[in-house]
Amino acid sequence: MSITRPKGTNDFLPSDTEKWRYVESILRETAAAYGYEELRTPIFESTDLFLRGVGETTDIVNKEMYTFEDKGGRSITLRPEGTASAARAYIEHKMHGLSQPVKLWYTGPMFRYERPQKGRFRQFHQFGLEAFGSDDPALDSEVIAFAFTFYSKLGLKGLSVRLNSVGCPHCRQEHKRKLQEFLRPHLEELCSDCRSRFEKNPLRIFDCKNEKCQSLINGAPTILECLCDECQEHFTKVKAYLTRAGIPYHVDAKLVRGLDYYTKTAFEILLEDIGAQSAICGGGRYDGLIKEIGGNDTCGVGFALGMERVFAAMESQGIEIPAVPKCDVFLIALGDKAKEALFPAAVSLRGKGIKTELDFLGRSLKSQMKTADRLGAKYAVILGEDELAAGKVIFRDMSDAQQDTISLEEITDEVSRRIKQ
RNA sequence: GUGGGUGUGGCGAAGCGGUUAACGCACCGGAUUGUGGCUCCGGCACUCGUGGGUUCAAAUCCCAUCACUCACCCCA
Repeated sequence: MSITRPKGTNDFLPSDTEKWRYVESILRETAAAYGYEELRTPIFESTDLFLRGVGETTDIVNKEMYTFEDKGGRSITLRPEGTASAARAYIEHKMHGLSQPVKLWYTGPMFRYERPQKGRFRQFHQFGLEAFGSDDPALDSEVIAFAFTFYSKLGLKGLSVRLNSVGCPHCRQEHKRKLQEFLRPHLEELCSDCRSRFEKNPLRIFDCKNEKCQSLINGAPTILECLCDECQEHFTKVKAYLTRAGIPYHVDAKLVRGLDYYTKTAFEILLEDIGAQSAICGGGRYDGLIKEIGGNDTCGVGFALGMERVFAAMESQGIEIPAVPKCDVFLIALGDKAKEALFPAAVSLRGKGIKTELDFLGRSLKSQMKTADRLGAKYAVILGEDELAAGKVIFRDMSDAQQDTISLEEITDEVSRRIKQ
């Protein structure tokens, strides 16, 4: 029996990693344009960070964390998301002392113990960004605009932004109360899932797939109807900024976020054609988080996108990444003597940054030509018995089959000169 | 945790009870002897996820098991 990788994990082969680098380069470009700087945090953190940061009632904490005790008896958890770590780093490095807002981005693997399916893995990868230290609604809109800019640069189409405000803790308390009041007479008619949601998180009942529950909740007060003046004004401004920037969105009062730390703005961007896991990114404001995990009362807003889902979206929309040439010159040696003569040339050409390949299987000239062709080599250098004796090599242009003879000693200079012209 | 689907060579995919398990792609080699992209020819599977069972006979039927996959829950 051979050993295979754990469930819900992936190997990314060269054809995949090429796409990753491309997408990451666009993300870095966009981050630079928006003024966000890179943050790298550990892949594991103290379990407490997530208990307090993500919230003890969330599914992530209750059933999805990879938690273990290390040899020092500390409870450690592989990070299930990035915001808590970023917030922790903000506090730990006293970034409140920097000019605000502090705008950071990160990317890397996240871990959640779930049954894998399309667009969902146990080790998955997120890119995320966080802006700490300002409650300006323009910053909420900036975060959404960032995602929008990124997707347009990538060429993705058909995205829809769902936007909501989940209010502050006061609005939420008020809403929860009104919602429970509204539903209480029909409590017995709700499905079993929703009956348990009723106490914990009645907002979730809006999401239930059960038609009966849907009809019961139809007409129930939404969070938007319960916003306090401050939250209402904030939401209005967020929408206004988006509209002015020409970013389309639609308000969905039923949008709920699964992590406890969200306040006010909540949004996600959906793309229907990548399966059931259609949320390609999600985020919002979390004004209570930093204080919750032990910092000063500091605002924050951010979002995270799922890399694997971005790739699925690119796949379904047929988005190709720009082709990068894999080989500039293929050195064809016929026989060991020729290979010995060509090997140092390969090393020095590569030292000049020229993509140089040669054969390691003792193949025929014809086969080596085929390989050179397949690699997309622009030139081939051929060294056989006759050339070796004469101290020359054949320099062949693969595109038009023109070839001439150059000196063996000057091969590096000559080839690099011709390639660069 | 719950439910559905699938499991044949590197990949895709026929075969669904009966002699040596199609085909396509990829890969390797060759087409009068040192030259590519097209075409043609040839090569590449002690074997149908694994373990039992039924049968004269199973990749084909049954059971179990594992893996993968999709969906629910929830989320990126």
